[in-house]
Amino acid sequence: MPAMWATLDMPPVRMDVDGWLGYAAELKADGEAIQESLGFNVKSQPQVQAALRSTGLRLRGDASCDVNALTVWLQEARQMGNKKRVALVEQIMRARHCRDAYSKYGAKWVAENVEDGEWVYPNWKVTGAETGRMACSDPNMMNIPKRGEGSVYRSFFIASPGNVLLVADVQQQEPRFSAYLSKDETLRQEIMDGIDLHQVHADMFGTDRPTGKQINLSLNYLISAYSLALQTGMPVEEIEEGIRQRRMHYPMYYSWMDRQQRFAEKNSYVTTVTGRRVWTNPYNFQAIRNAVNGPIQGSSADQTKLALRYVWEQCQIESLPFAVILVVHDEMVLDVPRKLAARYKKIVNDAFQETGKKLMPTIPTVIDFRTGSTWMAKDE
DNA sequence: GCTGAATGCGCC
DNA sequence: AAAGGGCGCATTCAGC
Repeated sequence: MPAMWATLDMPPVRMDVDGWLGYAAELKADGEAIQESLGFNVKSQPQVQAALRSTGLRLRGDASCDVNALTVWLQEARQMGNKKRVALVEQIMRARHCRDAYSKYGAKWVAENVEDGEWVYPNWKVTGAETGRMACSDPNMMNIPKRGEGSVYRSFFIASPGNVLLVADVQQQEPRFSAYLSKDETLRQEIMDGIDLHQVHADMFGTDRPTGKQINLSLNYLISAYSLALQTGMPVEEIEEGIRQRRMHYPMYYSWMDRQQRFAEKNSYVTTVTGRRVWTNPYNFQAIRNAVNGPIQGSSADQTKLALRYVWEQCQIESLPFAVILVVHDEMVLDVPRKLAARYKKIVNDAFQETGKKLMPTIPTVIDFRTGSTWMAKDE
């Protein structure tokens, strides 16, 4: 079937199929064992509702049973000392994680996506998202588990014989564009000083760092105070107070967000740092959020794609094979001969530095590099 | 038995 | 009262 999207030819990804299948089998066994002991289908919303009701929890017929809702009920049950409900919710979550990690990435994944015993050829789309982000399918290499159940899968994506995987991550790509676009001096200074933004939020909201991180990431997507309170377990008044503090802490960032929203209301689009338009649908109640997210996510995508082009061109100039095998928004993975790793590293770093200087001249770009035999590379 | 919507969840 | 931005994919469920 002809591609409907502009696609990008990238070299295939090598994988250790035996290791992958062994791990998948463990997850399958774990998931089935818990599922068996529970006696109902943890993926069925009505069945999960019924199980929770049997512990005395009152639920509406359309009550969501996703991980956010389960987390809230788990906290409540702990506070009430309802051990039965605590155990039930924990089992449901664990079984779901195991089942998902198997059903999405188990034997079926291998059968459908691996060629010649060890090669994967993902379908890369240059403009997969409205914001200009790339997308990937068949298989989607952008959402392979990284933490929790399923995280070990990453260790079965391996370098070609004699090669290493070179992993490059852009540090805080989206916050940097937020600072640049809004000209918020406080945010810019915090980034320049290498301050931990999640800890800043923890202090601002009077909570611990994990919660501060959750708050920071969520607020960047304009979550409501009500939802954030529900999700963090904090009182909504404290969240509202924290947001007031945040508005005062980053005044230019907030006024920029307001301006973006007004611009989108009037024009039905916003622009990224390259001037590229991201269209916003005024009839969608999310338009307000898209107006802010479009320039930030879109500008980050601009940088990554321009950097990717730079890498391709530089490889041509140096007569090196184009070695980028994965692009995950702010991350690039290259499969390179060990002896050429330093050269490729310089090319990738230059690519992001050059595009960073062009797209956000007042903000430095920092790239973290890792090298190793698998995608879970930790060293360097 | 098939199809599409709804639900849920992995990553950034 | 409640609504967290962008994707792709598996399972469940309702309707035919």
